[in-house]
Amino acid sequence: MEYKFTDIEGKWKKIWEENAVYKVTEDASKPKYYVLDMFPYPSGAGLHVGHPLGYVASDIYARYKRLKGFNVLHPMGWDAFGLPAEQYAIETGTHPALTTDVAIKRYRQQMDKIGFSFDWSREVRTCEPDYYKWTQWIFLKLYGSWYNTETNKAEPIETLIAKFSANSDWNTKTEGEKQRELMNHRLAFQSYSEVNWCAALGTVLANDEIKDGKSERGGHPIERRKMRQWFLRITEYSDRLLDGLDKLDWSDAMKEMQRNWIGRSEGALIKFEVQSSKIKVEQPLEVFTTSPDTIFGATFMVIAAEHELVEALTTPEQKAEVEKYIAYVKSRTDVERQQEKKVTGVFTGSYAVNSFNNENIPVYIAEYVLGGYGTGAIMAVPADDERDRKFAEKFGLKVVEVIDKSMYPGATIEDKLGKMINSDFVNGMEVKDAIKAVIAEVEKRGIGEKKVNYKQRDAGYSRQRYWGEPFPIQYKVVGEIDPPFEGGETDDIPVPLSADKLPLILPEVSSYKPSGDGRAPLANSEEWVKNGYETDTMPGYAASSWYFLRYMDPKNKNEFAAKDKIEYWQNVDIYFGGAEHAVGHLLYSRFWNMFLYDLGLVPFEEPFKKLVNQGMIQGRSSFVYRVAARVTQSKLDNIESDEYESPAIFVTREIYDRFKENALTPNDIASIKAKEEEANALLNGKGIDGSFKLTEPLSIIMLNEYAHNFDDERLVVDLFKVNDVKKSRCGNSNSLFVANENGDCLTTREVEKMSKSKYNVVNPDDVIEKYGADCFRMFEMFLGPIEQSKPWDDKGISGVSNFLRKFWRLFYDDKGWKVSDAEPSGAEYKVLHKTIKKIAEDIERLNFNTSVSAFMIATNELGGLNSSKKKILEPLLICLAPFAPFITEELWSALGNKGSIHTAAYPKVEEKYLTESEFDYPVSINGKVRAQVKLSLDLTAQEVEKQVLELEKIKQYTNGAAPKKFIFVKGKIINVVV
RNA sequence: GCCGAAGUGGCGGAAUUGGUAGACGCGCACGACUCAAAAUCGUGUAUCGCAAGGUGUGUGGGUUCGAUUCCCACCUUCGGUACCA
Repeated sequence: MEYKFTDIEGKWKKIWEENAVYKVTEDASKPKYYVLDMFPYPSGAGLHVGHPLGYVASDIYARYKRLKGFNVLHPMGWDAFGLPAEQYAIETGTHPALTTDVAIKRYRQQMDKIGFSFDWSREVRTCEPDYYKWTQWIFLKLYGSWYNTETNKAEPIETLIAKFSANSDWNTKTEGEKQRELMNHRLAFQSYSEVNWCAALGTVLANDEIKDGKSERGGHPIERRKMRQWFLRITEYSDRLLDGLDKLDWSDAMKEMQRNWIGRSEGALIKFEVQSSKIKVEQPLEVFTTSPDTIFGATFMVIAAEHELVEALTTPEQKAEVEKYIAYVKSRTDVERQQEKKVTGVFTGSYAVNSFNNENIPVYIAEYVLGGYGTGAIMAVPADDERDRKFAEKFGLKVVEVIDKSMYPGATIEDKLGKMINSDFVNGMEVKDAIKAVIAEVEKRGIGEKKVNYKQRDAGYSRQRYWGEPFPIQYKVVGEIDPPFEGGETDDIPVPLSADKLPLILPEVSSYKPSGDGRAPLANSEEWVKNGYETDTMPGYAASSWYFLRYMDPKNKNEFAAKDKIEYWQNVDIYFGGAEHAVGHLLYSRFWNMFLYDLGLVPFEEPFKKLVNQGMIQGRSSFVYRVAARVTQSKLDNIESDEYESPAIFVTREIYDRFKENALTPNDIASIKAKEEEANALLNGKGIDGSFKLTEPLSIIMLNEYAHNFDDERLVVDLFKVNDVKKSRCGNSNSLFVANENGDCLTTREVEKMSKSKYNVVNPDDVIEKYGADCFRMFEMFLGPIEQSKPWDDKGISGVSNFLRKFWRLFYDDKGWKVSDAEPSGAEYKVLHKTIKKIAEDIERLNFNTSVSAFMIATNELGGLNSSKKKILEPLLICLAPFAPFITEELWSALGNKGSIHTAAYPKVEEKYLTESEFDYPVSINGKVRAQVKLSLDLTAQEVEKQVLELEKIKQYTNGAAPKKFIFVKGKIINVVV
């Protein structure tokens, strides 16, 4: 009988659904286990083969835990708010809710085919009012709380008001003054920060939407602009977020990234007096430094372009140059500023006084100093900091060596090691003592203090977008009695909605575009504005910061989740998701959970005990590179923003590289020439004027990997798509490609992230149709270690497909059912128990790729033994069930079992079949294997040495003499050193 | 730039605690079955060498009886870098 996966999979999917096999309820009689996946953003492109990698792994794990007797919570839902749906809405006018709904249905269909054991009755959608009601509710809690550093936890703002009330000042304040003071303490608060403002698009852009300082869409200029924004005071939790990491079963890499992100550093704040020949500046310049010991080497200062003293410090002579530089910096994102290899900066014209040696040191502005970190100003020590050194070299500034590292060979500039030199009273001290001594001196002089600084900033919580949670906030004008917020032009104060008014439903708007005046699209709703509601919405991470709690009680109307249910399920035992969330989602959700813990709303401080980061499955994109195009003169003059209207010639990367190096081979030239003639013929036919030029700028277009023949209609269509999507400046339907003799377009293939925009997506549906879901699941696991990124390549899938059919043939052959009830041999039992053990160990360790090989080995061995015995195959089937739920269910029922295999018990290993009495030792001479010898495992080291030295092969090397050394590792290896 | 990770045959990868490098699979080659093909089964397959033997886990060094594994320096690729999700 043949293995017909389509029939089998269709049949069992239906039965599982009808019997709600995967529905789970709280059951005190069983230990609980919570297996969670990072929920997906349902994009319009549907699932590609990369998405299910983690889901298959978690599904195997969840199924395994069920077989092991756990009550497993394994839910799935949708992170449904997001920019792509909004972008699509702007382009097409379709409501994001519709787009999202369609996308979710598509994802769900695709997921169902794969045979996941999710309890879909617990599905959540973050864009539904039932869900975001509670996101808003938690926001109100954050707004209504402050962080008490004495109790070291969040408390209701009322306890702070009570503290303030004890102070008579407080009661004399106006309501506006009180609110403004409270705003400085609330965990959700408003402040000002810089954003990427694009005037042409009338909107704020994510760094992601900016390429080379211009908007990705349209290439418009960007400037940094200050805006009033909501923030979450995550920095109050920095120490707890840092300390909590120690208790988590996460990879060291992941913990390290969070530690570095929080970036706790101990150092000092030091004030420098400023002198200026033209202006008298009263305010000192305050810096944060982690190396106060190097103060005698501070030969200049650098401030950020957004520093408040920039204007005051700039002398009239330097004014023009400073303004020019600031305009340049404003056009760049923080990432670009730090990435910049070129050293840039400008002198303000002013000097500060290094009060430790009374030297006047120049004050510069440079982009490598960021406004948001520390005080936005540094004392530059070119002797002890790489960037400062480069800056000093470029601007010809003095370098004074202050640390002698000669007694620490190998110590780098970053290591805080060495003895102080050229440093007055700290000369001769070790660095760590000098740090203490300088801080003590700074404090004595009253010009600074010891300070712990964090790189982490408070989390921006406002987005000028439509498709997100509305803030449950109304602005009330306080007018004359309320002085405006610092630096702000508004005179209104935010007033929270009461909890019983939630959810505050996202309104319909006339346009999804921003209002144009800098306000978000919600300002397009008259009703909304009339009510004074906040027009910003919450960011993407809001909903995902707590969704794992909602799964415990997804339908609850009165609470985000009932206490007893949270009490039962507790925190997530194992969390599967991408490493790209290391410092975003995984930090925010830990923070939210700690906050809820402080308020007594959840009984655990950390949400995710164990974390598994699955790698990304990459796609193979095909590229071609432009080497020539016919352009008109006007186009040539403005080559940057050009869209070529006439043929361009595309070649492979190799040819392009040779072209750039002026090293084209005769072959290359011939193929380009041929295309050139083709291009000219095309042009003449259309009467287009222009000259054919070899073009310099590197241009790349991507081709659909399946589009080979460029004469084919399909490729032309795809090229149009490429141009539309990428706003490509290099190709059109007349583009010409260097091809091989078959007419296949020659491309360069590169491995990169799988994405619709790169035309390298492989759809799991196609794979499942061809090979079945069980095969798809096992192949995804067989590709490699779960944590590793790897390119998709379906070449190897036939191996897994062969395995499943071979496995099937242990049960059925041409004549039909062949499983017998006979007693298996010891060899057969050995195969079984070896496999049971290996699979259980591999799953616990998440080595799913090697478990697939173990199944292959077992099947090959049983096939070799011609073994088809129920006592072997039945337990083996249970081991395979988590990996291949369909085929195992079918064979389980064929064996005569009534219930589902997925509710069976994992078989027990019987060690008696596995114990060995002998081992075939490799014997090496000086580390090289020269002989094999089978020895009993009971022998003592002396007996082994005696026997090994007797071996003819070994005697050849020892010449009968005693070896220098004899190494015997029981059960592993023997090494003879001669 | 900064933070994190990875690099092993033609390809995906294995080697779990420093102990036989290349399990398992793909591909390829040869063979069996077949009128033939598909499917299936079998044998071989890191590399140089006729062989003995040598070389080999990104590069260069080091520690060790023994290093893919530990240490130092470097190269390349990927992820993150605060408004993509």
